[in-house]
Amino acid sequence: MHVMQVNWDDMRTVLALVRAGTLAGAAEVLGVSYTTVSRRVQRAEGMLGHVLFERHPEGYIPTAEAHDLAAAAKQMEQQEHQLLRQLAGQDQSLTGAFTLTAPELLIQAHLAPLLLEFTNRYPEVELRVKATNDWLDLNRREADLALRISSDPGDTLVGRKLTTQRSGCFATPEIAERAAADPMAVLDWVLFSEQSKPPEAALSQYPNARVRARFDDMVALVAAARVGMGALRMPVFLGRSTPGLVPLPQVATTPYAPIWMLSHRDLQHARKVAAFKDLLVPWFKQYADLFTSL
Amino acid sequence: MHVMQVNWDDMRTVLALVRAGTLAGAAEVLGVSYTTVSRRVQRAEGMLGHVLFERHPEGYIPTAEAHDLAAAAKQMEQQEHQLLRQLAGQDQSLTGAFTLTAPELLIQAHLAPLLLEFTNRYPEVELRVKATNDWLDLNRREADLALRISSDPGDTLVGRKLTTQRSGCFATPEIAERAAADPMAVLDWVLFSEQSKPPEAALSQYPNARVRARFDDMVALVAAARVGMGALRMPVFLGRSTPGLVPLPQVATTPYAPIWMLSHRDLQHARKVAAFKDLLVPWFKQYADLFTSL
DNA sequence: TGCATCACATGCATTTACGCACGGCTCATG
DNA sequence: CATGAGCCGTGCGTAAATGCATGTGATGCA
Repeated sequence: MHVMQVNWDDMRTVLALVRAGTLAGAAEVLGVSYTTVSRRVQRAEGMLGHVLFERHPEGYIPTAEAHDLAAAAKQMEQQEHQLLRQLAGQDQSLTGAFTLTAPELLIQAHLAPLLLEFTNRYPEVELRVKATNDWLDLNRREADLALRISSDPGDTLVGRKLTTQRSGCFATPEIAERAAADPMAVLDWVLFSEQSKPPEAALSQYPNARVRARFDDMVALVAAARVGMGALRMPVFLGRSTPGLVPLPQVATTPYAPIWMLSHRDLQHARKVAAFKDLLVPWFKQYADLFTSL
Repeated sequence: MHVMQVNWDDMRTVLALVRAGTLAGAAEVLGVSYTTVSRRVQRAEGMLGHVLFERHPEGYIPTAEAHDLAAAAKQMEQQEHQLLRQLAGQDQSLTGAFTLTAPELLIQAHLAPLLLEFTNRYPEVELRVKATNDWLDLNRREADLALRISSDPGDTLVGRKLTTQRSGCFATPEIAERAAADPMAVLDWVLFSEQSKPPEAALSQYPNARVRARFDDMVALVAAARVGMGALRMPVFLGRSTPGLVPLPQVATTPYAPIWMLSHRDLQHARKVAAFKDLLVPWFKQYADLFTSL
């Protein structure tokens, strides 16, 4: 009746569907059409002789069997990721893909020349940059090396602190001058979404703060500050390198999360990773003051 | 976010090829043509950017990368097998496939009526019998339940000893009578390939033994004995149930490997497995003397 | 030295899997 | 009650994967 043999890629498909909940979602992840996901699931069910999902208008609901299958597939996925890391980690060539992830504003402010230098020095390496604040999964090898602004880089990855950081408060010269002239006047602010109010270091000097807007994106926040919507707090490296913004007078810097350079243990000795590290470390040592003082 | 991905079935194919050494061998295992194996390997090499095999006239020689890949695929395979056992182990239905493996002569001699009883009692179960002396891999679910004649059933499987056994010496009535009439006359023997000489219990009574032939197959051996090629040693259950053979007079029985009923731990509580066990155990209890005395 | 065998590559026909377009269904919204 | 957005099933044409047949080189044997 049932030849108990499962197609491994069907297992991977079932895992994606259990995770996503809908055919379209799983298809997106897998890079195929949802029609294909549907048919692979049907085939898997036929092979196993078990119903794996309840079809509902809201989506596919996994049965207990599907959860078992997904658990196995998850382990298989781990094996795949480990293998890919292992192969990349043993790669001592200076050719082929190398993927870096870093916050986009860090790249914009300072990293771009370093990237240029890297590509000049190693023209055979195909550099891929993922500029995002999202923490990509280095276990899945979504990147080979990550630069992260964080006080807690976790303990699953290996790396080092490239520099500590401090933050300052910045605004357009007009706003800065007005505030300096009359510290008790109303001072407009734009905040990053997490912050509830302007920093104490600024409030003590300019107590009449008015929050004009909150942004969930740093690029947009900076743009708002540059058109004079208000003052803002940001790491000093950003403030110093943003044209049209100056430090608020009489406001001291405050601590900020440091910058970490991280890679997976399996990849730390891969030649391309090491080569990029060898470029990063001296640069941050030389220009540390860009990140720590106004 | 897209990462470098490998087709999982290509990984399975590489594993098969590492194991088999040749395209044709791997294809045989996978149930595809060797052309397909060749192309899947090429695709995997393209995906990974590594050469996985050295093509030689004698076959495919795996590189270090291929061994890494095979190791990962082996783990994945383990997950698959565990899943299949798990799903089967949870199956509390009395429908669908149930696979039994047992020595063919045990089935021929006694088990056949039990199989009939089982299919009568559970007509929805599709019984599959693998009659072989080979030890099928119950981890891979090549069978759900195994009957094995062995003094060392191993410790990876769970089960119980159904009965102890003793062996006796048998021959055609003509040979048996001639031997009884003149114990010092030459007595012909046919041996199972492992045995170097007839059993001591027989030699002490009939010292003039002549080995006529050795066989690597029990069925063939019995056939030879039945046409009078010589006496032979075999478990008493076989001797008693083989028409045309009688015990050699004045030869005592000797110990023989017991019969074990074994299943994988994951399957021991599956309903179909339990149902078959419930048939086996009382039967062997009732007819134990068939296996222990002449 | 033929001749058979084994292992693999290549070209071609066929089967299989896939993506796309269409339609049905449900649910939230105006 | 109409409408649009999700989400899924089905049919159809196309693209990819597969199997089969054929050819090549290496090896073993009479």
